[in-house]
Amino acid sequence: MPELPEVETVCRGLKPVLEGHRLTRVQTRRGGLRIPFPPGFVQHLTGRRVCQLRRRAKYILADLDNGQTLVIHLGMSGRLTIYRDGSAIVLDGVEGESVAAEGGHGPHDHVILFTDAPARIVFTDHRRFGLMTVLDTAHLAEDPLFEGIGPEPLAESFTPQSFSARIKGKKTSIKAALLDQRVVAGLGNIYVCESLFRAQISPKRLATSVAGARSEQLVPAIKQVLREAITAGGSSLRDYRHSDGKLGTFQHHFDVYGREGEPCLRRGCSGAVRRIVQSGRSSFYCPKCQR
DNA sequence: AGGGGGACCTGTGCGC
DNA sequence: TGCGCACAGGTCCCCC
Repeated sequence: MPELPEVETVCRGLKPVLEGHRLTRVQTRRGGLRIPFPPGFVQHLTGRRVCQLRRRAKYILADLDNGQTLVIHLGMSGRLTIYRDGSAIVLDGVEGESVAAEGGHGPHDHVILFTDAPARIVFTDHRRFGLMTVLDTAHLAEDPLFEGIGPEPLAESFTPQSFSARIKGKKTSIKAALLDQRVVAGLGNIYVCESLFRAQISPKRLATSVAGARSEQLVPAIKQVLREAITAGGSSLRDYRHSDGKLGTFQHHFDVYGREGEPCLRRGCSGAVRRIVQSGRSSFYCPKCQR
């Protein structure tokens, strides 16, 4: 799924049709996604104006004018398609070929938001690991969905010192620690692999051993990787906005993710990228230069 | 308490 | 062509 940079880009892409706009009609095509839609979901949203669109971790938050917030998570396969002015813009951030929602009528088109932009926004998610719900804005932080979620990695307060304090004593691998949303918010499998590569740290290393000196490498690497991906996402958004409604998707390039067996891209390193499985997920790394 | 493993879904690509 | 299996970017629950 979309990790932090993709969710950030989706959020930015949605702003023109959502922020400041009113939801004129809302349709659901099933009872829920990963979790059921709350009672009165459609009624809560209909007629409301979106005051602000923002992101927290991998969640998109649309604050409404009635003190509630529409919460959207794309899961692994969720995407949003904006239909406006006769064209379709797909927002998903997933590598590879992207296919438009079928106008809201496809078997995996689950929710449709009509706004006075005017635009139609279709939520498509064939695996249904995503979610959409409505929560009280003032109590978002205490909701089980957000309670315990860690710091935003791009916040200034996310520093080698604060990160070290959170992983100190952790006997788990640094890979697992970075995937744990309570340790740091928004990272997923790809950007964890990429950040560790950049910091030259093995995904197998014990988290506690990264506290201190190694986090001086890792924390800046995380910020750098995420910022570059957001920049790339932003430019791809611009690109397909200017195209004819044919959809684009982010053209990511990864240094290690998905490159099993290929040469390490670090200058002067003659290693090859290896894939291992850690807690059920693939880790890609160069055993020669990541220690 | 914290971590690993399975469950939740559907689709795709590969080897046989 | 068809079948079965492995795998996919996330999260949550259960059990140790």
